[in-house]
Amino acid sequence: MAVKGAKSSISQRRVLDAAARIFRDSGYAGTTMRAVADEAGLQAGSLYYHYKGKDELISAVLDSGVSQVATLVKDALAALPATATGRQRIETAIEAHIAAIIAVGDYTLATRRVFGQVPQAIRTRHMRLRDAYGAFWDQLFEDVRAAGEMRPDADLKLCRLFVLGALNWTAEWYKPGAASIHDIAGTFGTLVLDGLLQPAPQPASRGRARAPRGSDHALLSTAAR
Amino acid sequence: MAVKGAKSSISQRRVLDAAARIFRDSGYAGTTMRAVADEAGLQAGSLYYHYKGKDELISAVLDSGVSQVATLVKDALAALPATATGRQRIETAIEAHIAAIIAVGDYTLATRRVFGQVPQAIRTRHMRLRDAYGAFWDQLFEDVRAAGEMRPDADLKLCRLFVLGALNWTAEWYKPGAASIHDIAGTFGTLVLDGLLQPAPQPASRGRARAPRGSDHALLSTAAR
DNA sequence: GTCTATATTCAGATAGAC
DNA sequence: GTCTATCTGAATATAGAC
Repeated sequence: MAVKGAKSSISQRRVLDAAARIFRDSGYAGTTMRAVADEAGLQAGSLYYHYKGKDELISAVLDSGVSQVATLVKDALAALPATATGRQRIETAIEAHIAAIIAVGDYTLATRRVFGQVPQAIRTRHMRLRDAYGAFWDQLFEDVRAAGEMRPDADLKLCRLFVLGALNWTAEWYKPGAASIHDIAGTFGTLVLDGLLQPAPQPASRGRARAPRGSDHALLSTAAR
Repeated sequence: MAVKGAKSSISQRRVLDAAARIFRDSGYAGTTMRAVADEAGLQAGSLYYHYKGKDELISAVLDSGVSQVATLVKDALAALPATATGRQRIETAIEAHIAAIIAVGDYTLATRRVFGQVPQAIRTRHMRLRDAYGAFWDQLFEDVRAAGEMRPDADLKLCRLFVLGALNWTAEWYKPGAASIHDIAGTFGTLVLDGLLQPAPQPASRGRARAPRGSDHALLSTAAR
């Protein structure tokens, strides 16, 4: 498994961080033990004291990435007051997820890029972790719908895939200098919750237009916290 | 460049299709000329008659993928009547994009997975194509906003990144047996255009609620937080 | 724990026969 | 156009010194 418990634990972590960066840049096959060792300030042979080989290394990177993100997002939601609205819960989850994947960007980008290339056995085992995190979002959406805040006709499974796909993509283009995580989350939250179009009545295009109505929507502030 | 014009052109294409599949499954470094040759029904050495080497091969896969998608989406939009609403145009673009990336799935998945790993020079050159396609979507969004159909406050650049990120992700999980492309596009279109939440007034979560445009009601809940 | 070897395997690319 | 054969470099992983 990913965690070995014993061993030095600090060298262990240094090697894992280095591996995440190299896997991110070079992919699975492109990552050499030499490059990881260099990045960690070691010689190639020394890695084998900490990890049995390349496969155990990538496995640890994969699992560590999701676990960290899942923990950060769940903690953020748990910190909300019990009275939080569905809107607030989803907004919080969106911002926490973006913040998390950027905080552990080396791991999430590495995962994204190598996932299709790692050996089946590793991928299958890792998928359990990912699916559990997806189920967490499914539950969040279903709770909000059960509370009556959500359009009742949406296919929530598809919506979750859509939202997480978009959120994960942020790690690819986010640059510290540009839009802040808070602003990005605000824009995405409004898009996901309220949509792009004017809520004012529009001519319906074909069947699926919802009944328009002149309601007002909350405008997510883009002001700094 | 990717296109050589001369040569056999049919073998050329067979090799390119094979390369897309292998790059998709094995990543950049993990793809061997031998594997591509196998997939194409050739011997390794024979590939070098069609492409100068691995780099020219990945370059061709990259460019061919975006080009095909861009063409399909632009054609779909061009086929709309001039009277089409912004909603219809965005819905059409969404469905066409999803259909396109699935139709050329080997290429788009390969691109997604190897992009971070190809040599800088190739990546930089290829980015011009991708950026041009992104600009096409930016223009679409801006046109719809200029027509007054869109919420005026959205950051359209961010929204475009969000939407394309989510759409591209569909190629990763789409399975022919499950939801149809049309249904997926319908769900995504509604999510992007109308949002997940009930259009009825909801308590604002943070920031201030937007001033109501219409004058037909005054139920403006105070910004709770 | 980390080092310096080194064995073994396999990659990209070329040369020249057919 | 496609083949076989081969050069050359580099990767994983191991062994054993420190």
